[in-house]
This record gives sequence, C-alpha cells and structure tokens, in this order.
Amino acid sequence: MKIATWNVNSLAVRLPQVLDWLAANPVDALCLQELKLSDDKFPLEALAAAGYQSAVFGQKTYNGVAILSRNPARNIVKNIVGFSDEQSRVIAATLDTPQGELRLVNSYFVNGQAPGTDKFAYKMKWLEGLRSWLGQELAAQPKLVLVGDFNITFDDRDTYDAEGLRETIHHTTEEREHLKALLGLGLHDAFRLFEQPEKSYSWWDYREFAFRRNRGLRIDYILVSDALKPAVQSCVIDKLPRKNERPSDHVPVIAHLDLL
DNA sequence: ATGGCCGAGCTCCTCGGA
Repeated sequence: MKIATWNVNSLAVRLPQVLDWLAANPVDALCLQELKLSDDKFPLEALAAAGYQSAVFGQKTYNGVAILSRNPARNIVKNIVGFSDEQSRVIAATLDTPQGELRLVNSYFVNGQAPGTDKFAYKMKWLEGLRSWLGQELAAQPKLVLVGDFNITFDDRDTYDAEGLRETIHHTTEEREHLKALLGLGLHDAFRLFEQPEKSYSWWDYREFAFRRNRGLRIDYILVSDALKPAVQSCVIDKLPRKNERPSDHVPVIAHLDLL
C-alpha cells in the first residue's frame, strides 16, 4: 500500500500535474493540501476518470484538503473534533486494505507567520487541539497514518540554514515541542526510519532560485503509528514535480507500507 | 536592501504563504 502527500498550492492550477503524477505514481491514496477551491469547483470527474475517488473538504481562496483513494474512503471526518475552526485544514478517512483497515488523517497545519503574532497563537491552539483529538483517534484505531504539510521542521537537518533561521517561524522551540508531543502519542516520522540523502527538503521558496540552490525546508511528513511502524518499507521525497512548468512550491512525499 | 515569487480576488494592488 502506497500513501502520498502533496501540498499543491491551488488544485485549479495544478490539476494537470496531479493527473500526470498519478499516472506515473499510481499510489493507493494521495492526500492533497491547499486546494484553494470550494467543494463545487473540485475536479471530481477528472480524478474519477483517473481511477480515484475523492473525499473533499474545500475552501475558497485558502486552505482546503482532500483524500484521493483507489478504494472508497469511509467514516470521513472534517477538521479537528472538539476544536472549532473556520478554516478547512483536516480531513480523516478509514481505508480498507487487503490486510485490514487503517485510519488516514490528512492535515494542512497552520503556517503561523511569526512568533508573537495572532496567527502564531492560533497555530499553538490548533496544535493543542490536534494532539488531543489524535489521542482519541489512535485509541479507536491503532493503525493510523498522519500526513500533510506540517509547517514545522523537526530539527536542524530539515532546514537549509539552521543557524540563520533559529527561532524563526517553522523553526521555533515552541513549534518543535508540539511536534515532539505528537510523536509522544506513538507516532514515527517514516522518512527518518531510513537512511536519507543529506539536505533532503520538501519545500523551496519560489524566490531567489531556492530550488536550484537547494535552499529548502522539510515540512511535509508521513507519520505512522506504533502499530504500523514495522510495516513501513520505504519513504521518499519526489523532487521531480518541482522541475515542472508552474510547479507547486511543495513536492510529494510517498510511503510504502506492507501491512502483512 | 526585511525584498526577490506565486496564486486568488469585489484583480492592475493587497494579502497570505513559508
């Protein structure tokens, strides 16, 4: 079973690239973030023609998430249960596999702008809400995968400039403590379960030739629960789509799980 | 030089992103 996550930064713009990518990478499930479109604008038919069903939680202009899957997604939940939110940032679904079911949670974490701002305060509240809810989800379904754009670096390996960006947004101790607290629920960063190339990133700014200079951040993750950890066969970042015409600033991350 | 580049929208400037 292959699960992927990709912040597409407008599905209206990126749909052709998503279809091309799925043709080349026929994963079982693809989680999208930053759709930037309302549900009525979602390209259900084009994705169905490509062999994917869609569970969609859209929003006009900002945010918006979706789970595309080859098999039907069940028990769909939108946003964090118990945390009131105007923004469409989370969609969860149960997927059936030949070896049983698993819970897939797709999240577009709050950016947070800068420490000390209202947006940063919202990010901290949101992270608290997410952790509290995920604890319940894990109790109900121990086979859980949390994917998405986390907008936080785990540690200095995940940034092109650990010293220069210390305690700036995506790098603060406070954000990283929240990320560690998520791992404390019994989750594992699938990417770090394996040897990886130095300076592996999943996002590069559009400015300053950042991709060409590999000045990026790793902020897109696939976290697997204790019960699924032994099943993870690989986790890779696919940098190829960043070379496309009109690319998203993020690239896909793919995990291969063998649930036997 | 605190910018640079993108996408969206009550679009020709402003906001948000990371």
